[in-house]
Amino acid sequence: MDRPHVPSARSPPKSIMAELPEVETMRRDLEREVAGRRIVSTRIAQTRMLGGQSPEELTRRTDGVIIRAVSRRGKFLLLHLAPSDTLLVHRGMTGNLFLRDPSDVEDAHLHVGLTLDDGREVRVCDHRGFGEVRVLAEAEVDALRARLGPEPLRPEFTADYLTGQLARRTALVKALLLNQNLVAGLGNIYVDEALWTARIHPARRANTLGPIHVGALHAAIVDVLSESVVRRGTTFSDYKDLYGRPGGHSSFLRVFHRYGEPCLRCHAPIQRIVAAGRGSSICPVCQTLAAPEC
DNA sequence: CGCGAGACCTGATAGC
DNA sequence: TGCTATCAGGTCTCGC
Repeated sequence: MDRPHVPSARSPPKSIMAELPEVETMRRDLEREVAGRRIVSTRIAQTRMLGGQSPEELTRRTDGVIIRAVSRRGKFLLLHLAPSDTLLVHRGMTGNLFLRDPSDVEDAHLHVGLTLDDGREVRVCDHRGFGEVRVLAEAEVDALRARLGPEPLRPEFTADYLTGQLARRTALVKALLLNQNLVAGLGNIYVDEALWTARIHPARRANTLGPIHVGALHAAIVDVLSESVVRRGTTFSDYKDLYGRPGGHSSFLRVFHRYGEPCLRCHAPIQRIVAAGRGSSICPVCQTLAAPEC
């Protein structure tokens, strides 16, 4: 089922692509802007993203409390409230957080708004509602942290770890890299970027990769994510950061969505295929199933 | 338990 | 011009 398709002339998706670099950028901005502030009121415009939590419970646990700090685990943004609750925000695919002034016009597709003690409002907006906004107790945060795989930009994510995980799995390498329980924070953009960098075809079976390739893949994941964090993430289509500004990594993408454009290494046209059920950007010359040494 | 397909959701767009 | 089918994709659920 992984046969190449005709290169797509479609426009880039209107997706937000909130992967690790974009969520980390959001975390840093939020930490600077809202840590130490008090939430004076919470308004809930839509309940779809609450994950079954009632609006009353959410409001009860957020109103009047201080935001102590903002952290991140994988693609999850965690606003640590006083004394011990945590407001979890997952942006799904199209979710956005904005920091607005009272005079700003209402945002379309608002789900939850947190008015701070300085008058500004953190707004969680998502036209599709794939994301999540929910208050967690300490034990639930611990469970989330434990469930997810290692943070790829921390020392615990080693080449040995990745080798061990991939060696005993028969799934496609792309499917495993997208699995948050194996490594937390990768999504479609950075998986494709890392696989291209390491010259690995996304439909390779994980257990067919040798140590050299896994080593290259590990290094590529770390490099690609680190570079994008420095550039404040990738803007794709209408993605904006907390201040409505685009990220800086878009023009540095090596393969993602460059369909028909020349490979930066060998100049062969970049192709679109489907692997692990996801649109995937590959160089058909550098990334092959048959000749992994290419 | 591992794997992979399908569901969820809505806006943009291609094609008729 | 207007309608419809298709696609995008993070994560969860379910069947094998």
